[in-house]
Amino acid sequence: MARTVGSNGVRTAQAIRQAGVKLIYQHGYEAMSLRQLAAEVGLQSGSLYKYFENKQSLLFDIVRDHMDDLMAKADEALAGLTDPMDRLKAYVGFHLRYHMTRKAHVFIANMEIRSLEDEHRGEVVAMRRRYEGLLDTILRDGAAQGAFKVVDPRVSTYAIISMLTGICMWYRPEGRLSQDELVAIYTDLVTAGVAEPEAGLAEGQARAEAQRARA
Amino acid sequence: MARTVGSNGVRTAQAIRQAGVKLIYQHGYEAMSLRQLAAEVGLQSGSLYKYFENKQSLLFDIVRDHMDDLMAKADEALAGLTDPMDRLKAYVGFHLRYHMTRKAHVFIANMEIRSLEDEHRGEVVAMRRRYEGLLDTILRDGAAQGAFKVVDPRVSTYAIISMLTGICMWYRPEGRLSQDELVAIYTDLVTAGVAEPEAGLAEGQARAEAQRARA
DNA sequence: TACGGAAACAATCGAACGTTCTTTTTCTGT
DNA sequence: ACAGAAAAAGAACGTTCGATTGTTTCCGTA
Repeated sequence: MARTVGSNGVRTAQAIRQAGVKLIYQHGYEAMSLRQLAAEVGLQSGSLYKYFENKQSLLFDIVRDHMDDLMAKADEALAGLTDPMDRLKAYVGFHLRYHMTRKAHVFIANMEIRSLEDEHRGEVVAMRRRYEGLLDTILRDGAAQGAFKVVDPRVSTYAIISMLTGICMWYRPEGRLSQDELVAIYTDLVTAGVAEPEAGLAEGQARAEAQRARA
Repeated sequence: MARTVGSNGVRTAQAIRQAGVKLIYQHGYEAMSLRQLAAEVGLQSGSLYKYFENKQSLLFDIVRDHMDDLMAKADEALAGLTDPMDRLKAYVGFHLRYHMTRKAHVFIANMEIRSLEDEHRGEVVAMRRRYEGLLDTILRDGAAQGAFKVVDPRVSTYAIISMLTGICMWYRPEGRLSQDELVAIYTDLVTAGVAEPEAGLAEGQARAEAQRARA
């Protein structure tokens, strides 16, 4: 056998990418063999090299594309919002929903950074820093306007992102709580955590809204 | 050559364990080869088998011992405290300090679970569930007493633990902020996030205390 | 319908893997 | 001083790995 009937380069490329995400998520990058990947797609391992330069570049492509997508969608979610509290809530909601629906990609992008070669890792770290910068700026703006009480925006950014991203460690679509309910709970936690108690009704408002969303 | 001068079984065993933690943390369990580990300790790879049954059991031993230690020290940190808010603060402080000083162990225990064989993984997951149960109980007790406003203790537990554990992704001993400062910031975030606003001075108190600790 | 490029196979490479086994050297207790 | 135990070397095992290459088959198009 050689070229198989009905074979199509574009479709195969997509299948490889998809299977790659699945297998790296399940077993880890190092533990996934190219023979395993090839079998998942229905190829011989050597044939994979029509579609990527080497194993490393497959990983990097997956991570880079994911980061690009994350950044673009985040910008979209925040577009048009100026009030820091509005932007914070939008960020929390976006981040949670994105991470709930793309567990595998997120897991890979966060956990397999160490498997990237230095140059590639540098690029990815820079991208992530840019993404974290979004929340950092929101917190700084909010603090400057007196809406937030943030002792250290950098630390708060790390803390909040860790908290939100952690959802992909246990969230299951068929689970007890809906996406909306979870977003409400987390939004409540985050806004209560950073809101300036004396700043108008900010906090009470957040709790009330969270309550309403759960109803 | 065979047995080397000054060789000592106990010392070598400790060195292997220590190097194992370091290398698994740096490269991941799958990516760490036994030849690499042996070289780090100054042995030939075959000689390692005097000290463990196989590669898998090395990983399991590391993770199990870590979990035992974590659980024991957590119990210790909470001993004698009955008020939910006191227990919550103690939990946060303990968890952060523990994770700041044992990054590698924590990282391995959290990330290499998937590399464990089914039976071993089951044991570790059960241990982790028990540890999470500590915080879950604290939140439920606090809510029952009206001190906390917790919509869903299970979710809040996951959220808080994710947030706290995330510190080991970026904390460096030589960093800008001291351990005490970081504990104060995180404690502030957590207590503000779960405290019942109308419950006495709980929240204001927490903020004030955090402020004081930073001074 | 013939041809050139695309797609995949099949065989193979050297290196590295985890593991086992035998041998050699050092240490320790009497 | 000596025997046995402990500690490690070192060679070898069968596998599997990522990667390369030459060949074969299919497809789109002119």
